[in-house]
Amino acid sequence: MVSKTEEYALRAAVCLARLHGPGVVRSAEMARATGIPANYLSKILHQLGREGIVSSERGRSGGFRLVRDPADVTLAEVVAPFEPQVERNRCLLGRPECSDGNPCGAHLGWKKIRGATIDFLENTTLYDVIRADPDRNRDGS
Amino acid sequence: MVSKTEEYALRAAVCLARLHGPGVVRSAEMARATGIPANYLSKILHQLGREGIVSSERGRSGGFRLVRDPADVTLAEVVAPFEPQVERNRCLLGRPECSDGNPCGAHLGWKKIRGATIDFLENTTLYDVIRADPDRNRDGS
DNA sequence: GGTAATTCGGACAATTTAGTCTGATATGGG
DNA sequence: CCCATATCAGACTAAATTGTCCGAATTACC
Repeated sequence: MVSKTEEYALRAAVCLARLHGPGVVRSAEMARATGIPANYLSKILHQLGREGIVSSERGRSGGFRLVRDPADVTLAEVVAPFEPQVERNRCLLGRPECSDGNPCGAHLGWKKIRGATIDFLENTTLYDVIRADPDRNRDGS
Repeated sequence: MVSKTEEYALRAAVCLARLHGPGVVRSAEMARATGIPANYLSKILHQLGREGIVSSERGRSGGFRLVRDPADVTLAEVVAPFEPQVERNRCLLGRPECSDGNPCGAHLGWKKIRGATIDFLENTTLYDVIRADPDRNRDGS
């Protein structure tokens, strides 16, 4: 339903949101806390950097930080860079054209589900997640 | 959201449902009508055969047919053999445990969407699809 | 019985996704 | 200045998914 890379991006962003503050978080620390392979995480963070979701400090006391407040970052934004662009709203039955005017037999039902998913991702912020998460007070170790 | 193989299985099943009758449909004909690579389709049909969704006749006038009436076959049944078993309801944030009693911050919203998807697949039959599909009277070529 | 047309079924190849490794670059502190 | 410790970035490897190929088994028709 959601690729592993997208899941990793969400985990990383939630982790950063939890530790959000004036300082930066080291990527190795995030890897430990989230269980994401360290080198792969670094790739994902770098991509999120290019998209303007996170920023980084280099050098000895470097690390990553969210650019905006967690309450201003939606899950959709975090996931977007890792979605295969083309296939966004393709027909469940693989028809080349499948629209409201020219729908396949599953169009209506499938559209509802796709809509609900997008709606959820676009209207849930990182803050919403950490607020609702009982893990927020536990240590990652 | 749904793998290509699962999409192919649905297309193939819908195709068989459209042509449902006493006889069988040749796999090469289905490949032409659906646009699925012929050899790959044959693999998928074979798998659907093992699952008891379709049956086949071998030899010169052989082919495939739905075992049950299209109105008795749900989309969930068609897709099921091609789902990666393990990951059925995994947490959006990748937590090892994520249940109603011990939910992650995204649990509730994500559960709704997953539920709606499963509900749709389980309560939509092949007949529902071909009844609603304007393509049902067109020739596949 | 032979031949053509079909499914059966696995081996193989290509593509995409996931993950690893290595070196370059930057920064703070002795 | 030099070294330890970060990020940065791309090349490389591994695994999963998708797609191809080919030979064997089966059946209808001549």
